[in-house]
Amino acid sequence: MRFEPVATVRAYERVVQQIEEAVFSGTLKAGERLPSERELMTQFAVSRSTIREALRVLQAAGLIRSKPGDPRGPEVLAASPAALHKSMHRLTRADHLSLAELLQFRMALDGSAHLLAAKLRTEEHLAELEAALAAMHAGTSLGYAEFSRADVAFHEAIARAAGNPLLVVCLEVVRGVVLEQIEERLSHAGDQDALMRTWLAHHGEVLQAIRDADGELAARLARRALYDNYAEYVPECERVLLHPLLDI
Amino acid sequence: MRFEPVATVRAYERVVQQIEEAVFSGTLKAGERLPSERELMTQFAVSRSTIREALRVLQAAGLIRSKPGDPRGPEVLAASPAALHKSMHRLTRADHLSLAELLQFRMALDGSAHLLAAKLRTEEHLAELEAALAAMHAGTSLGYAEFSRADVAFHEAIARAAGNPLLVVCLEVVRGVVLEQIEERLSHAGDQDALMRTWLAHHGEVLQAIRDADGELAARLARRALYDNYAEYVPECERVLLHPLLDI
DNA sequence: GACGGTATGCTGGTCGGACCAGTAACCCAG
DNA sequence: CTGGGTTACTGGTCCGACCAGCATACCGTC
Repeated sequence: MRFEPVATVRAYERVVQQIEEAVFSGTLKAGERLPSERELMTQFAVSRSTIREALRVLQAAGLIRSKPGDPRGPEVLAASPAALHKSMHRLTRADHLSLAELLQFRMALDGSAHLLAAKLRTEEHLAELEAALAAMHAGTSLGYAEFSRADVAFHEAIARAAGNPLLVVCLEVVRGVVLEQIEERLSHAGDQDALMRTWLAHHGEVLQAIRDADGELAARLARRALYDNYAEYVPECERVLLHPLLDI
Repeated sequence: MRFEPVATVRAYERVVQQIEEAVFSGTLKAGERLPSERELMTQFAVSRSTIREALRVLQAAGLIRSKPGDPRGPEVLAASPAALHKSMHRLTRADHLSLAELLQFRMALDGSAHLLAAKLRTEEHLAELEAALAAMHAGTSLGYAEFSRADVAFHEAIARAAGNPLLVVCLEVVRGVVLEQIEERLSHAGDQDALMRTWLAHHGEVLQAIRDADGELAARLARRALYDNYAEYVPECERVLLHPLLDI
């Protein structure tokens, strides 16, 4: 005979569980309101501090949002990958990952994203991609900041065409972290004009491959572009980690 | 001239930010202790309620853990994918992540992991993989639970051979979430014996490919195995999402 | 001197009450 | 019908209190 370990469940945790369950089961839909803290306090028969700690947890998880002074109470939010984004971001920051590992991960994911985008894209996606590319063209004359914004839009359009929200979130996060690591070195890069032209040419090739539904080519182009542009910031001895992703 | 939107930052949020920053920057390492709530309250010059709400948020994010009565104060935790797992789990429950998308993501990641493992593996990794496979062999006669444990060990060994911690974490998380979604249907599956034999054969092939440093083959085998074993749980109309990852 | 139990001072968890700035809805004057 | 002020209640923050639980230092026993 075996005994179960006794788990002391905090009061606020039980409040979290109940509200969470109500949200997931659909009893509480997005946009609806929770009772006020003082009302919840009587319903759960706990103090306001306990209620507030529970609400903080739910808020951190992205399930609710509360605005001071609003007589309608805390709002139930629609499910969004924001919380996923945040925990992913925390993990990448806390893990002290090397740039090589981040790039390796990004090359793997970006390759898959481009492959899927090429195979699954619709006409709407193609139109969106073309619009993003045109915006990048226009952005070249408006300075690097504007160009960079358009570049992000292009990447997001690819991720959307791939159609996988997990892929989108992970790519977005790791992209941000990579940029964080090299941005100071990047701003020192001399010829921003040449940089913009390089990216523009690459995105043009990628778009053509996606239009042709040539997933393998799009994936290879994407991985190669990441390597060509970022490998210089990776210590030489670690670059070998990236090579297996280039040969395929 | 443009004005910035004024963001009212709550007191507890600033506490969270400061502690978070200390953890990420390495000032606070895993295993170390935070000052007690009453001490933090004087350091941050806020009330204990505010401190507690901040600690709740950090705890929900998996950065700290506090045990009642411990005079050493709240403990700083090592980075763990638990929070990532939870937010992904929540998203799947809220129906924003279908099994097809999870599998698609897992096929992409697992393929890359196998590719990297085949290209970067050392002799130690090979030995570890062989040991894991032997454990699976032994596990077949000890029931499905034991076999499953050995199976996980094999997957982890592959991820370790690939050498990318982000890949490891993401695979681990998405693997868990996939199993959650199908476990009730899985336990009803009749012939567990045949299932175990199938996996055993597949892992043998994969190991051979990795030994031969044939990354493309290992990746293809991994993606194919995932599809063969899990696609039946995906609604037919969504299976097309997985096909582009099989053709490469 | 080595050991086991106890006392102590702290911890986190919970409670209740209080005040403030802010919001949304309502109502009334125009 | 509109606009502006009133009002009731919201969430954010603070304070003080009590409890059970943990580590440690202390102390008496052997």
